[in-house]
Amino acid sequence: MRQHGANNGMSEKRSPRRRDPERTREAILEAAREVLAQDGKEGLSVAQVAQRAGVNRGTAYQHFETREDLIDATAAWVSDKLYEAVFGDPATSDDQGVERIDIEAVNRHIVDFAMDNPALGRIWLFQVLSSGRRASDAFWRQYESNFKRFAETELAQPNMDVEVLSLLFIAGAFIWPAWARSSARTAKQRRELAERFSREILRLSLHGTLRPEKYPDLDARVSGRRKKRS
Amino acid sequence: MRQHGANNGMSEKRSPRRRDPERTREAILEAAREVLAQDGKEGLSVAQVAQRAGVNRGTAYQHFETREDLIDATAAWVSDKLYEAVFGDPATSDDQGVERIDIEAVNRHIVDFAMDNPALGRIWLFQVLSSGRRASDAFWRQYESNFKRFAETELAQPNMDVEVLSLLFIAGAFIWPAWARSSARTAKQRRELAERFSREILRLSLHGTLRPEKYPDLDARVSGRRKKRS
DNA sequence: ATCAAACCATACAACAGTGTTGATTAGTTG
DNA sequence: CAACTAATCAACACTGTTGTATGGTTTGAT
Repeated sequence: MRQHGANNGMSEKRSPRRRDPERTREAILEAAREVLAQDGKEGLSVAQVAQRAGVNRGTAYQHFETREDLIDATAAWVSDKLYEAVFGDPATSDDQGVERIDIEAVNRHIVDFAMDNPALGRIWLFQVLSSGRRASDAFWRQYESNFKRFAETELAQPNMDVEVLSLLFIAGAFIWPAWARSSARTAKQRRELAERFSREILRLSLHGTLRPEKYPDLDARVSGRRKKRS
Repeated sequence: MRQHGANNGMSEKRSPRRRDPERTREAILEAAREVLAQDGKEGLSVAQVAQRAGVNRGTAYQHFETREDLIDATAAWVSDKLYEAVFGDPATSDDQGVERIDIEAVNRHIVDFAMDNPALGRIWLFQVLSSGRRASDAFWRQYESNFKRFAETELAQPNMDVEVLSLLFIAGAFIWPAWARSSARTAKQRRELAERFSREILRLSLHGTLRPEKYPDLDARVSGRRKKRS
């Protein structure tokens, strides 16, 4: 009854193609992403999402039992995209030698992704951290696992606490956009700020912030007795 | 002008001592903190806060015009406490030489604070980042300013981007508890995890994560041409 | 004793949000 | 094409929230 007519292909418009569950579900998810990106997790209401998806509220509840489920599903989608953006297609990932991993590229991909999806990225981050989904999130696993194996090579500094470092870099990358967003208007500026962050992470990774020779005591404490942790 | 009556400092009891606006306001704020710490920013309702403070809802609205005001006031309180915990009493802070600043102590204080107030700390962090309060927050200013001055001394590595580093360390410190909270039950464990984070930050600051001699190309890129930013 | 301010009780308007249900309707299958 | 199943919808019931208003009560101060 409503707007069945001329629906040319290239529109990512509201295509109320009646009866296509897959598509409907995807439309709802897409709308959820838009809402989340705009209003954040707490600004999301099922009503708003449904309306944006051109779908009845009840329909949304049929695809996602609860509001929280919808948010979880979105976070999972983000995790997928993030994995893909950083590590490529899961099928293609041959888990090749750690030595071959381009550390700098990995970090740059993360930062770019975070910069392009600031709100969604943060939502994913906290969704993963709250309610220990950390261990089951594909991206997080892969990142940490790579890092861990890397830490055992000759390329890495000794005595690193990889779990701390993973959290530090990931959290930093996904919160940096919140810092930067005030000054970044154009896409160009955003890329510049992303570049700036990437660069500093790289510099920090190579040289730290302190000249070790000026801090012999601290250096001894850190390089000395190692308190082992699982 | 304020604090006229016999108001001995050290009582933090729920004293329904009628007629003491100052104290009522403080009771409301304290309740707000409790609620925020438990249910997060979006879980806070004025009704709940008022009830917890043993105060009528209307009274709460008399002290804080709007719900958002109440949250802002709490974030400001957190900022104060954080400043105090890290830099000491603002009155006592003589802005002494940067060389005298104990970098490690500063970071440890922040991490401890974050670990003791995980939710409140995060709320402060985002309250500061969203809506560019970053430049007006006393703590953030002081931290960044110290860091900036430090970066110009001989103790620091060259070419650091202090703004990036400030965000990275602060964000990391305040999000680390979210990571750690799953495994930390006792206060002892929490302190241990805080220590673990502090230590790794220190190690990272001293040595980075990569052996620079293995990455001559990257090293060149980072130490080479410096792209200046305001 | 008087007075103003702080507090309480209560109500209300307006709205938003969640989940649920029972009826339609569109594809699909026999 | 009839029958069936599942997707979709409209509408309902309920709960909670914010902000405002009002009248009454207590308290501390002048």
